[in-house]
Amino acid sequence: MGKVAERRARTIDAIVAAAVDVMGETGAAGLSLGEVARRVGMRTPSLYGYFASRSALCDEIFRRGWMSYRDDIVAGAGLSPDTDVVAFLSDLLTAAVDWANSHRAHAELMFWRPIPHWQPSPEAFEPAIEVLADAIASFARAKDLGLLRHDVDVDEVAQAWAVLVAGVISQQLSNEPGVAAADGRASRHAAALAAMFVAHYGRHSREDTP
Amino acid sequence: MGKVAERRARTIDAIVAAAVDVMGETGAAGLSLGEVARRVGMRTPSLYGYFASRSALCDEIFRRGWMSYRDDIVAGAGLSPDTDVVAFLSDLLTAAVDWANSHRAHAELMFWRPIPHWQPSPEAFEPAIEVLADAIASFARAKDLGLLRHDVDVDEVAQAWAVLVAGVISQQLSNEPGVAAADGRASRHAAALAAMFVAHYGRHSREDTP
DNA sequence: GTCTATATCCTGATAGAC
DNA sequence: GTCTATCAGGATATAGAC
Repeated sequence: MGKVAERRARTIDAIVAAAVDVMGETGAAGLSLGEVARRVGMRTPSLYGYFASRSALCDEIFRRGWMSYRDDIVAGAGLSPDTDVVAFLSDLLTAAVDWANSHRAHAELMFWRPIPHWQPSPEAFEPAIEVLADAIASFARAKDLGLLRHDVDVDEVAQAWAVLVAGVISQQLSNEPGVAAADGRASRHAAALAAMFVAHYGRHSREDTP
Repeated sequence: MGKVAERRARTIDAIVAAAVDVMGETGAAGLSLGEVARRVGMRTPSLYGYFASRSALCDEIFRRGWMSYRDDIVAGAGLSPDTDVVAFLSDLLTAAVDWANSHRAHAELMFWRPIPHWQPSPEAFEPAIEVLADAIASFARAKDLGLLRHDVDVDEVAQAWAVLVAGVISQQLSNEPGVAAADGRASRHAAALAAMFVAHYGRHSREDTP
């Protein structure tokens, strides 16, 4: 990458960072290009040299959000035949809530639809699809390892899991922000949901009569 | 109620209805008082005779949303000792998604936080608290009827249920709207989630060893 | 009780000079 | 590559006439 391209990439990063800050403070719909420009030391029109429109900026934040979520949450998930599935999923859920708390702007765009007349473009959607595919693959591996019922439909399992994630993150974002998920109440909450999930889809379920 | 008060109440209803329409078309954050005034045949300043501010209008929609949700979803729920709990909860979940679909504006305000610098006032919150209390009471009754595990904490059960509701509604609202929940896919979805819920909290759970 | 008029400020976006 | 200048319009809210 040449020097100009590098400098350009840094500027783009700065713009995105400022936009994320504004969204974090006011809610995603409170994004204003004027405020973003002010924070990066530009005038509003200069932003258009880096982003075609306000929507394109939202697209980029959405895209980076899913990439960050994948790297921070999904990637570290290692399964082995003697994984404690309840503890594993409980930790995953807690991590997701913590992530949403510290990436409020991204999370709003990813799990809600807060901006009038904006929806993610197909290109911006790609990392999101990747995350879903990863989740399905993980559940399939868990099934192969004997951690899940032998007769489950992994697509159904992944969808149920997605509902749980969307539910806890939505509740977190719509309640006072910044309240850590790692305190006692939230941890027990996550553990209960994980236990519920495993009661139905886990190997020891009563439907599992070999 | 006197004639003037009646007329006033009708006008308020018309304003709220117009605001709900606008929000439904553009997303809750797209609410504009000018557009509302146009639709009810007023000028913008006249609205201030009925609502102190844009936020007050949001408050009222939020409040009416929870009241409508209570009347449409929670109220009809009759439990008897031989209720099929999975079917019961599956229907409840499907009804909640249908309700959110046909009350998009209310649902966005209730389950998300889409409007910059607005959060529901304590007074607007009252019906929401009522719904939660009703849910807890219902789960307590279900427990007494022997439909749930004898050792469950009803508060935990209600919270887990709230996560499921928030999850399915969030997913519905952030996907293309208007897609009915009653089609085959969504129904199976709801049934799977209800089965999961009952696997853990229902009477026949494996933890339930009298 | 509703209006006109206005205050004040912001928005996203474009054209073209430097 | 960033700026000034500007467009064309929007927003919420208030004051005061009718």
